[in-house]
Amino acid sequence: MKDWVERFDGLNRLDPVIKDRLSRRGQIRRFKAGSVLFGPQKSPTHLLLLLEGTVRVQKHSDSGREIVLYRVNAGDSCVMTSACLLTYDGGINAEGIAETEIEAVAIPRTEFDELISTSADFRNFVFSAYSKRIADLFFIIDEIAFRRLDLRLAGKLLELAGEKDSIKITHAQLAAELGTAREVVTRQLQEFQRRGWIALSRGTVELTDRDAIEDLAESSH
Amino acid sequence: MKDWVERFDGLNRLDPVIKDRLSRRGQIRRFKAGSVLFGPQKSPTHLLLLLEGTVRVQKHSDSGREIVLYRVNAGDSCVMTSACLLTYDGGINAEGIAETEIEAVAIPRTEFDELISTSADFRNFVFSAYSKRIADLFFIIDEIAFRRLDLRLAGKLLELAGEKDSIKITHAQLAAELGTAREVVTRQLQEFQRRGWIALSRGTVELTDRDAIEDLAESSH
DNA sequence: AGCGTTTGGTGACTTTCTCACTTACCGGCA
DNA sequence: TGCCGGTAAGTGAGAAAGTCACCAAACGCT
Repeated sequence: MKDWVERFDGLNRLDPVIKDRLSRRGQIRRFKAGSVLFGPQKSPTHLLLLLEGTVRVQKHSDSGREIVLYRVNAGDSCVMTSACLLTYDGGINAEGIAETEIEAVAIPRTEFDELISTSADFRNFVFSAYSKRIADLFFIIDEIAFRRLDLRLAGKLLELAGEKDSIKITHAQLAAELGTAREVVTRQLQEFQRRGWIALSRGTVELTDRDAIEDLAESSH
Repeated sequence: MKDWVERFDGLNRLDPVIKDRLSRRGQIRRFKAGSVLFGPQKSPTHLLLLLEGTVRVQKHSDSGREIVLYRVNAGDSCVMTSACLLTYDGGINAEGIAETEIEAVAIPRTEFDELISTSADFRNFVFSAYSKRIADLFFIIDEIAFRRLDLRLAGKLLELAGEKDSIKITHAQLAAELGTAREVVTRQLQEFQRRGWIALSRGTVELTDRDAIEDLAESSH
């Protein structure tokens, strides 16, 4: 288990001394699916690097609704808002939730500071992650503001399905993913079903005509 | 002019040695209003700290429309996407435009690296700026997804007016600020005018009943 | 088998967006 | 001074999305 560092592209080419240090000082932790890793109540004290599983970062608006901002996947750009929050004291308005059971390395703030100051590569790793995040947010803004809902829904279904053809999700959750209202999602899904692209049942969406969905998702107009 | 460092809250309490160094290595630059400071074509090579003026960061969507993401004000959290872009090579999809004539300090990348590694305070300064930006983006997403347009328009008018009662802006620009279509803004402005809250003329909006606008902007429903 | 909780479905209505034009205004310049 | 091109604003009609206020079906417990 000492070699978790290897799993991160950005960390792998660090100086061996640094890598060793990371291995020693990072504590491996596990969380159950559904755990709240950080949130308005729970300001993070460590930098978390994801080894296994995915974390969903979402925000609930003042109007009581929720919207999914992005996901952090294992190995993938794994610096979470954690890092962001290490320094920002303006209060957190988003929360990170374990979507699956997860395994992560927690790096204490002091150690994080040390690393940032000693290793240019590590700095690069962290800044890239931040930038990636900002780019994600730019993208979401664009989508919400300008893209038609049916296209976005089609894309989201494909994204959530991954390899499989069946998605376990409720309409309400899908609405949060897209930043819209549940009824709107319900009606749109019905339309897809009517066209024979999907099959609906309580809590699941079955993709029955992937090609058609892909066509729609990729069309601009 | 050596004392520009003093103008930044976050920099002011740096170690004198560092401050001195910043003063010496940062080059003061001026740009005319309308200059493009960075963008898809023009990847920034320096960290820019704003001394005077404001910079608008916007993105044009694939659908050809534009949306204003945030502004950077002098003195205020001044680390721009620049910093973000120093390390991210995934291409830039946003651009920074001088809204007014601006004066800024340009810090070369190498120097930036040096500072980040030697000064914890500087690091903090940079990370806070990043985090502030991310918080801004969260806020925008929330607004676009969930808040009614009339409320947002009212708020935006107040924001853009500042102390004054007159705003020089076109409907199309307002639409970009709000991430919506020009026609929608036109109609909403007309409604405000009908209620006697504003007076419209080509290229300007005059606030005639600030209180009413404030009431609307603050109401949630 | 009964019951409370989720989840999904629906109609009616409002708000926002889109499209395709038209009209008004402003700054040259012939 | 009046014409002209370009930018800004206004409009009607119709589609898409969001809201409200319910109802109904499915599920997971005792």
